[in-house]
This record gives sequence, structure tokens and C-alpha cells, in this order.
Amino acid sequence: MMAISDEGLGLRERKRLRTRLTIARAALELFDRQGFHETPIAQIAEAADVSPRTVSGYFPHKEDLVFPDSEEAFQSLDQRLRERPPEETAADALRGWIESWVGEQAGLEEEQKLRRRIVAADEGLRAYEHRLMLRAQDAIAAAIARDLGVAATDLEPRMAAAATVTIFELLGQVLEPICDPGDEPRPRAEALEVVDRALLFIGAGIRALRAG
Amino acid sequence: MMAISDEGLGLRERKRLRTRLTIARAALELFDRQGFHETPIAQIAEAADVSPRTVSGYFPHKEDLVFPDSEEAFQSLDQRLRERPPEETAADALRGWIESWVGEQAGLEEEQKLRRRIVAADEGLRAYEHRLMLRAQDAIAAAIARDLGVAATDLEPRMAAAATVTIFELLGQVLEPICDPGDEPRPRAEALEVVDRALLFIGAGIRALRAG
DNA sequence: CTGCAAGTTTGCAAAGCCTGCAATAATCCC
DNA sequence: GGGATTATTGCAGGCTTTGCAAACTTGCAG
Repeated sequence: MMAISDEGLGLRERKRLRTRLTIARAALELFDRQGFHETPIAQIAEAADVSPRTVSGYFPHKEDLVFPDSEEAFQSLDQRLRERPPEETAADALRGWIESWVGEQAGLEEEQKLRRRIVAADEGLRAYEHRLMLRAQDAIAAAIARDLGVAATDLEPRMAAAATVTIFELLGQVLEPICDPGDEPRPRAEALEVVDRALLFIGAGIRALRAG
Repeated sequence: MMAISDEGLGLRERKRLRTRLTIARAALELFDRQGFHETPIAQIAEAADVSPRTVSGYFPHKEDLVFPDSEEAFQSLDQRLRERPPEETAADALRGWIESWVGEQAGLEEEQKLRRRIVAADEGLRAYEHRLMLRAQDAIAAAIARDLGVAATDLEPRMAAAATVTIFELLGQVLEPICDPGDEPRPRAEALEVVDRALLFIGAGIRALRAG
């Protein structure tokens, strides 16, 4: 679910991470069984053996329980894009990041599947996920703008970035097109193939705009 | 704000529409002055001289107050796409719909500006707007799939549809890039130019995917 | 080991949103 | 006019979210 990186951390930090993880796991489990709206925070708190107030402390919005490490992911993507060498394109950096990201998710297929199923069942959660993605969209737009030598607020990089973010969203659905329990996880290669097709789509779109 | 189509309607319907309009207008005004979150429903009710329960009756979610006629717009787009003649492409139908839609908005520039400013100021509203757009996305994906002779669930039409919906969202921002009071409304032609560039982008992407 | 500083958990309360229900009021149509 | 339909309203209850202060745990220096 979340990368447990408790290296060189004091007891305090480790305990905090553990609590956070426990809560998120309990929530995911309950959401999957009963539905998001049908699961009050009080019940999650009970399952995680913690007070409701503590749940809200870790996860300001109930929806955050479904995307516990979006912040971490965004930071890593943003850094990857910013610190890419001058000769590497935004698309290459993005692809590289996705590759390593997908790699890090190894062993978490079950949780991913749960998450996908939960999100698929609730329109509001899909919108919330998109809201999280918007941050990535801005970072990607900035990176593409750097490639093209235009302002990040120009239509061109923004359209391309928006299309790119769309790919992320489709990616989740492609990886778990049928969200029934017990399905085998799709091979990683297939995910990357989708990414490559998406980047092809976007690259062609950009070229067309620049030519036209 | 909303198209007031009270032709051949009884007093009941007319009154209903009028009430709805009054509430939405009051809400928009207050949201703009104080902010979305800073405006409780009770205050809107007071301004519109109805009970809070009535507001919730007309607008199940508070956010709906900001997008009062999204349903109408979606229905009209969906119908336009479904009933397009066989020789008209999805892109053409879409462009035609946007053109007439933009035309219908004539005279509503002030409300549009208010709305844009309100939405721009709140991340949650942007996500909600996207949520509304997802319905259009499905309709567009189906239309593109029909063009291509593939299933609506295929990656190709879905990516193209997602990119298209993105255009709608950017369109609002392009039309009101600086959401300060008193700006002149952008000319309609400029909006259509954006649409054309967007369709160019998407068309090139689709061709690249089919070729590759 | 002891005790203080810093950080965490908890309960409580208040503000809001949203929904269902039943009573009341307005409108429609015969 | 009068019964049927529909709109409006108040009320209650469940839920999320936030602030605040008290109680508790951990870290660390002496």
C-alpha cells in the first residue's frame, strides 16, 4: 500500500507511520466491502483501534484515505521532471518515472486492485483523484513548456499535459479493466505499452499544433 | 445564466424555473463576493427568500449551484452526437455543437465571468466541474468509437475523448484568463479558434495511433 | 533515572451539508 | 369550487470537518 520507509527513524516516526498505515488499510478494506459512503469514519477508527479524531488528523478529507500516498508520488514526479538533464525530453523523463513507479508498486497488486475497485464504484472519488492529478498536470505542463521553449501557461503545453494526465487515469483502468476479486494482475509490460501509445498520441498532437 | 424557456408552460413550471433561477443567481453573487466555502446555504436561502430546504431540493449538492444547467448542456450535446448524420464525423458534430453553444451564451458574459472566477478560486469546484464533464466524455468516446469502427471501451476513443474534454476545461480558462472584474469578454471567434487547434491536436493523435 | 520539552492522541463542541418525512400551501384541471 | 397534484417548509438525524484543551507518550539532556 504505502512504501514503508522507516530507515533511520525514531520510534516516534515509526509509530506514526504504522498508525497511518493501519488506518489506511482498515479503511480500504471497509470501503471495498461496504462502499465508501456506507462506511463512516467512526467505523474505520474502530477497526484501526484509534479515535475518530485521529483519523481526521492523519487524513483531512475522508477521500484521502483512498489515496494515502499521492503526495509522495507527486513529489517524486515533480523532482524527476525538474532535475532531468537538459538533453532528456519531458516525455522521456515522464516515461522513466512511470517505469520506476510501476516497478515500486510490485507486490502491492492486491491493494491496487482494491483501490481501483473502490474508485470505480464512486464518481466522487474519481473526481477527487482527478483533483490530485491536477498538481501533476501543472508540473508536466511546465516540463513540456521547457522542451518547447514557450511559457507554461501557453495552450500547447497545457493541452499536452492535460492529455498526459488523462493517460494516468486510463492507466489505472487498463491495468484493472475488470475489477473483480481474484483476477490476475496485468503484466507490467502491458502498462508501459499503454504509456508508449499515449506518448505517441501526445507527441503527434504537439507536432501537429506546431506545424499548423 | 440559464436559458429561460418558459414557452407554453403553466404557471407552476414558470414559477419553478423562476425560483430556481433566483436561487442560482443569489448563490453566484454571494459565492463571488464571499467565496464558496464562506457562504452557507442558509444565507443563499435568505437572499433568495426561500427556505434552506428548498435550496437543497433544487440543487442536491451545493456545488450544483455553480453549474445550474450542466444537465441541459449534456443532454443537448449527447443528442447532437447521437443524431448526427452518418457522413458527419464526431469532431465535426462536436465543433458544430460548441459553435451553437457558444452562440447561445451570448449576453451571459457577466454570469460566465462570475462563474469562472468562482471556480478558479476553489480546487474542489474544479474537480466537481470535471466530474460533470465525465458524462460528456463518455458520450464523446462513443461517438469517436463509431467513427473509428471500434468499441467505445477501446483505449483509442477514450484517450481522444479525454483529451477533448480537457479542451472544454481549458476553453473556460482561455475565455477568461484573467478573472478580474471589469475585463472585456473575449471574442467568440477566439474561442472557436482554440477549439479548432484542439481538434487538430486530437485528430493528429488519433492518426498517429492508428498508423503506429 | 529523572524530568522537561516536544509531539501525539483523544474527547468535546460547533458549524455545515444532506436526506427523509410529514405537514402545509399553492397550483392545476375538471 | 373542489379534489388531485405538486411545491415549500420545518424538523430530526446522520455525517464530515475543524478548533481547542486536556491527557498521554516519546525524546533527550543532565
